[in-house]
Amino acid sequence: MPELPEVESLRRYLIREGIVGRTFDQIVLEDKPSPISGTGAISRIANVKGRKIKSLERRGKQIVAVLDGGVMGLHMGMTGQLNVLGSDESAPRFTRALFTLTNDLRIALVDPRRWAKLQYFETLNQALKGLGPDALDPDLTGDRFVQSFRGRTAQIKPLLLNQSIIAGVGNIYADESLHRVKISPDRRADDIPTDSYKALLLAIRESLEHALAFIQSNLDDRGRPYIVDAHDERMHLLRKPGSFCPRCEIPLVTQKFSGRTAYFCSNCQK
DNA sequence: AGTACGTCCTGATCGC
DNA sequence: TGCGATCAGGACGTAC
Repeated sequence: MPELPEVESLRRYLIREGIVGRTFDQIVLEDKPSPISGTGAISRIANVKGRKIKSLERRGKQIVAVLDGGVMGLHMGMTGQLNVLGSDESAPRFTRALFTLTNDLRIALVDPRRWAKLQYFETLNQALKGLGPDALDPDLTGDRFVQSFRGRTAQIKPLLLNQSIIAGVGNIYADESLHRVKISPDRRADDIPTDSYKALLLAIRESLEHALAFIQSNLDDRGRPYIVDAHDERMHLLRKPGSFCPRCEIPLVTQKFSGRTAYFCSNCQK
């Protein structure tokens, strides 16, 4: 489900639960290929056993647990969630993997759709391979952002979802940001001026920071991040059929870009 | 290389 | 109430 704000909230939740400094005692996987994929993946994930978590980091939607020897990558896909279980709590429905850490701290990877991924890597670089700069990384300057779209003929919407260009932006916040800066999702990337790109980067960050602050102030009674849904009223753009542009008050239109639905205003977004 | 599209998987929701 | 069609916030492989 998650985009950057949800993943960052998940990372902070795990840190609050005290997973850093603990060791993986056991990992029980559901007997289906997911959430492990690829040849030899099961034997590789077994490498995390006995390893201590030195830190828990994130780039874009990818969580990385840096171990004392290797790195575990966690990606929640579209429906993945991690839940720390109470001492007599049994694993919930759709649990695909169950970790036991030092002192019997148990964490369930719950993922109805089985698109979450667990992977073991030798190095941090391998774990982050193919990911561009994190959307909130200050090293991603406006100029660098502009540069990454130079010579691109594709439409801006699918490019914003490309994690090798900017990591952490998903369908919701892409639409939200484009609306904020009045750029149409079908605009060709090489048709957008430099200044608009700089405004777009700011808008992306505002959307993400706003969402992160909202999630952090709405944790559930067990301290877990609230699962945001697409119709959440804190979004400017209400992603549902029949909703209206908050500026023009005319109905939003939808358009699919390689299978992903964009909501936008055909009047103010050019 | 860059772009466009199909596919992975399963639950929830909507219309008949 | 039941059932099929459609949709879902992600990412990757493939073909051009």
